[in-house]
Amino acid sequence: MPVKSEHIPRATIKRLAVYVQVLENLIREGTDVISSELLAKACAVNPSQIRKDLAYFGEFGVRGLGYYVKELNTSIKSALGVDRVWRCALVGVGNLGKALLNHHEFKLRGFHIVGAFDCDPFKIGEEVSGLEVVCTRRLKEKVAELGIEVGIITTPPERAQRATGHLVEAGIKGILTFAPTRIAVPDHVFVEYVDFFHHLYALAFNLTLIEDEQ
Amino acid sequence: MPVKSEHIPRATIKRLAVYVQVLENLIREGTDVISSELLAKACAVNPSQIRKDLAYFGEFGVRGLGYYVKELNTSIKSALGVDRVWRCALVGVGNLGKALLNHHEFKLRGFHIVGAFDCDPFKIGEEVSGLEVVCTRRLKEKVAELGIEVGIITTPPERAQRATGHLVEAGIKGILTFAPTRIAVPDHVFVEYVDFFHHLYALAFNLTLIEDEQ
DNA sequence: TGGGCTATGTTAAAAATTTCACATGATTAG
DNA sequence: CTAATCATGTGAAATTTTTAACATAGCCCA
Ligand SMILES: NC(=O)c1ccc[n+]([C@@H]2O[C@H](COP(=O)([O-])OP(=O)(O)OC[C@H]3O[C@@H](n4cnc5c(N)ncnc54)[C@H](O)[C@@H]3O)[C@@H](O)[C@H]2O)c1
Ligand SMILES: NC(=O)c1ccc[n+]([C@@H]2O[C@H](COP(=O)([O-])OP(=O)(O)OC[C@H]3O[C@@H](n4cnc5c(N)ncnc54)[C@H](O)[C@@H]3O)[C@@H](O)[C@H]2O)c1
Repeated sequence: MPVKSEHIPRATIKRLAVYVQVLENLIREGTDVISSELLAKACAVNPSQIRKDLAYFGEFGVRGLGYYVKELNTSIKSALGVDRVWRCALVGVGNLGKALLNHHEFKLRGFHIVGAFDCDPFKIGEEVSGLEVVCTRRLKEKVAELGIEVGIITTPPERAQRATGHLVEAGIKGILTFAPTRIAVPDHVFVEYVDFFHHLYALAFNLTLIEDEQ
Repeated sequence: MPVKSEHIPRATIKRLAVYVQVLENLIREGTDVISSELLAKACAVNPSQIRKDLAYFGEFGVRGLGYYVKELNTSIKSALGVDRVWRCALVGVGNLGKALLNHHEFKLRGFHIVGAFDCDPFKIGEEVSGLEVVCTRRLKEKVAELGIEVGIITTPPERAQRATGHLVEAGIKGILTFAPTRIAVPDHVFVEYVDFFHHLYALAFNLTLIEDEQ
């Protein structure tokens, strides 16, 4: 999927992920065609926004009709680069790490966790979801061997920077971290933070606002 | 904490949550005072951005010096409405639900999960992390009894809308959902979506971009 | 105690993003 | 085959958000 335009807003990428989510539900429901207006309603955005977002990548609709759901879904996934398998390493096999290793949806969506790493000698060698837990020291070797491109950090926050160091050292260019702390990386490495307290804080703020109004 | 200005950008709220995260690390490290420049560096934002974000709520700094870390943290948390306890109900006591119920950080951050609900007769009555799992049918009654204001959805996606219905019916005004599907709510209800595939998609897109460039 | 320094708070400019409006082209019904 | 209809794709307008610039006010040292 060639990118038509130069810079694509970060917000557009976030929305494309939402469109995929909704489109896959529509596929399950058996909907063949959808207009930007209806899709927009389902995603809680403006219809023009959808058309503009898609225009960054090409023309996917049929004038006077709308979009073929399956086709559009495939096109967006291709644009996002998720029409392939991404091999991932998980660092920190604790409560959350184990839950993620057992979560089948990763594989379903093309993110294959092919390496599990921990620094706790008691955990090394243990098998979780069919994967042997390996010592973090061997990360670099394994990343090369398994062709890993994405790192997932599930260590405690005070260890997140160290885990990051290992991943960067191993040549990883993309990191998803669940540790509630900012991590420092070189310019060429992308980091995405998952922190649901940010969402809870946003909720609290909105709830406080409407309470104060009354 | 009185809001000085009328509308506050959503992006500002997201950043305030990041500032809190970084400030709490600084407190732990024993830093007393920080400038917007250094805080900005730690949060990977522009210094003006921080000052502008704070200006929506008041004046918290000392000219020529910077911000007292503890004081600023308290002020931001107050502005966000997280200087109090929020009572929460969790709906869907499966793998993820149990992990969250056992995650102590919720209580630490003022979000107390005081009710756990499921519709599976085999789960009802079971005890998880000191909470008895209650039938979803009794949600309304329990929400009133326990003064619950926030709902957390951890059901499978195809059940998320039903769970939403119960929560809205019970008078809940804020929902955090982990189910990878959009849910429909009345205007007065706020929803926050936690979906780390959105983050993985964003990573995949960025990684694909730089690969294509080479 | 006063002057130099420094980083805030704020106003103004710049940039980015969203929304509008409509010409265009495909579909479908007559 | 033609006309009416409809929803896309897009350029321009409006809005929002970010960044820059600077005057102001408090600290610190002489
Ligand atoms: N448990 C949850 O529900 C949950 C939810 C959201 C976020 N989180 C966050 O996820 C992270 C993990 O949480 P958890 O509950 O699984 O903690 P945990 O203590 O159960 O697991 C942490 C694991 O990381 C390993 N580890 C520590 N340092 C390491 C290093 N340098 N290299 C490799 N492995 C290392 C530990 O040995 C341990 O196995 C924390 O930052 C937490 O805040 C957890
Ligand atoms: N497991 C993970 O690591 C993980 C990670 C991210 C997101 N998720 C998402 O979180 C959700 C839950 O995942 P899970 O792995 O815990 O699934 P699960 O099947 O283990 O748990 C779902 C629970 O919801 C209950 N439930 C179903 N319908 C209900 C209803 N109407 N009212 C109340 N309870 C109901 C079920 O009885 C079950 O206990 C899913 O949407 C999943 O996609 C899971």
